[in-house]
Amino acid sequence: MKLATWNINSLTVRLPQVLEWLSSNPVDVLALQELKLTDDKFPHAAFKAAGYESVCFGQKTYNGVALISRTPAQDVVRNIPGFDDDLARVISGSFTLPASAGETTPATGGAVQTIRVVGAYFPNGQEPGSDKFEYKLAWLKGLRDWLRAELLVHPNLVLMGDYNITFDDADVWDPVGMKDQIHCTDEERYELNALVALGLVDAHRLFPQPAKSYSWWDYRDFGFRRNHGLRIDHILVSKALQPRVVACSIDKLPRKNERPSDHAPVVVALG
DNA sequence: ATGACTAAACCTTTTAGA
Repeated sequence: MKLATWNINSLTVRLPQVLEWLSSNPVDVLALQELKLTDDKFPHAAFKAAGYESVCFGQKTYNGVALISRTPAQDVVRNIPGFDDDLARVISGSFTLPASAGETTPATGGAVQTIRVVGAYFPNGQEPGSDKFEYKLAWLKGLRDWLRAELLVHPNLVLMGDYNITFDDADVWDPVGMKDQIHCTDEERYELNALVALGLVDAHRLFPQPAKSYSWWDYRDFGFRRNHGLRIDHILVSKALQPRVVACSIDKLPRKNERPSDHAPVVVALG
């Protein structure tokens, strides 16, 4: 089973690239961020024609998230219950999890397991000290409080999306120049680690990865060509799922397209 | 360099992204 996340920076512009990517990368669930369109404009039919179900939570101009999947999402929830938010940033759904190889023990009794997928577009935060930064920290706290309870209900949980936070200097092309800047502040990293402390693990770092692995590159100044990037798109899996994670990678190929998103997809494989 | 590039909307200029 494969899951992926991709901030596509306008689905209106990037739909052909998403469909092309899916045809080469037939994942089971793809979480999209920054749709930048309203629900009435969401191209359900185009995904259906490609063999995918879709649920969306759109918004005009900004934000907007969706889950694209082989089987229909169940028990879909939009945004963070308990955290009042005007912006469309989170969409969650449950999917059937195939039994792993050799898993025929009475423990599962052959029963179908489900996996809870939370797709999220974390706030950017703009600048430390700004109102948007305070909103980011409040949002992160709201997410954490909600996820703590969610993990009790859904032990098989994946939180993936555009986090807009780096874990540490290894995720930053210029850690000196970006010290204490947005995506790199102690406050943001505290919240990211607090999410991990709920019982999640960064799938990327479970495996050897190329040096200077990033998921976003600035459009300006030949950012991609010079690998001036940040790793801010993450897939965190719950402890219960961790033994099943067999691979995690960033697919830089779509960033080489003619009109690319500034983000690359991140893919995780579960055995 | 309060810059660069991209997308959307209040569209020849501003807002936001990261």
